[in-house]
Amino acid sequence: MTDSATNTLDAWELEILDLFVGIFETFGLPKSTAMIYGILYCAEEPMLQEEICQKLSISTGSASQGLKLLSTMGAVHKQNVPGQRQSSYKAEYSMRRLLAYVVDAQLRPKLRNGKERLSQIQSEIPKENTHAQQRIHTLMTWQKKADRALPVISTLFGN
Amino acid sequence: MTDSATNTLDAWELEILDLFVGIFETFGLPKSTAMIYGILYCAEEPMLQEEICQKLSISTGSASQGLKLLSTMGAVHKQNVPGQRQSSYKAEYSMRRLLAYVVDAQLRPKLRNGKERLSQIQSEIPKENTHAQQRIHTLMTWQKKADRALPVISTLFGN
DNA sequence: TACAAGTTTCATTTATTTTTGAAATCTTTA
DNA sequence: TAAAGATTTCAAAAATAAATGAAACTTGTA
Repeated sequence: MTDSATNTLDAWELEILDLFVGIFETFGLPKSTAMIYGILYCAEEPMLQEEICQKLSISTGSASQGLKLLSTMGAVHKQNVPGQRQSSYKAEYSMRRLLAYVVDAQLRPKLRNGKERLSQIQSEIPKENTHAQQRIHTLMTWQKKADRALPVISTLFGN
Repeated sequence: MTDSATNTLDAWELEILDLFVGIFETFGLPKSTAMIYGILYCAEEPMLQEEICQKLSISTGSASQGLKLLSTMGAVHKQNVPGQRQSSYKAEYSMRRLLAYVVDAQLRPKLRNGKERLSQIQSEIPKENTHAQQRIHTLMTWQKKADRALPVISTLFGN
């Protein structure tokens, strides 16, 4: 039934890969990376990089880079089993933890950066230019709204 | 000071364009589209498509497609002034309304679609395959969490 | 209705992103 | 420490996405 010996995938696994490819696409992440997460999500046991390459028919480079990205995202975990040369990888299944990355590592830095740029721009506009001042001011209120909303968002998906 | 006669942009306008290009990039939207929104955001008066092409040095095709997308997003509004051949465009300044689009037109359909696909997949897996059933089940709980969270998100950015 | 202004469409070009795979690097063990 | 195994890096190739601009289409005007 399951076919862990050969390199073929079950129908339900293919469907789930598709699903993740779609989701990851929304965030602008490459297909190969989505598929790596997907196959690990489906797997019963942690997998080796080599197995991932085989099952998905992707290159060593793709696997290496994809796994690195997924690791820094906290979406997969690298385990070093003593007495085994290769590292093993398993998926993070907690939605809350996955979202924590998106919020903390992606959204927050962008917000902070935006805030700095806005102050910078504002300080460069003469007070007489009320139109420009008004526009910047509106953007700053957007900024503040986002600032207040972010922490609540993680909460919404909590366990 | 402002330079609406020629095609040059003020420093603060360039900065704001950059800012929007960055934000739009996060959502996988093209640079030209971001710039169109940016220039309309900065403008004191509604603009004609032709003026947008000139100010941004983009082609008619880009302007047309970008404006169409922004219109369906509700991010810009097309106004037809009687006695004027060309349509005018102005930016939507309300953050809440902008987010409403992202949530309603993008996120919700994807969620609904995901839900359908999951049920479909589940129905195709034999009950004996407990591993697969378990994985699908977890995804369905993700689904439900997202479902509950979505409506709250729009709220957070309300006026 | 014919003409002209304005806009959209879409095949082609250009730019960007992703993937590959072989060489370089790092790691383990004999 | 040498040799083999595992992983990473990165230049080049392939795939994808965005922008262009001329032709087709639409709409208003004489």
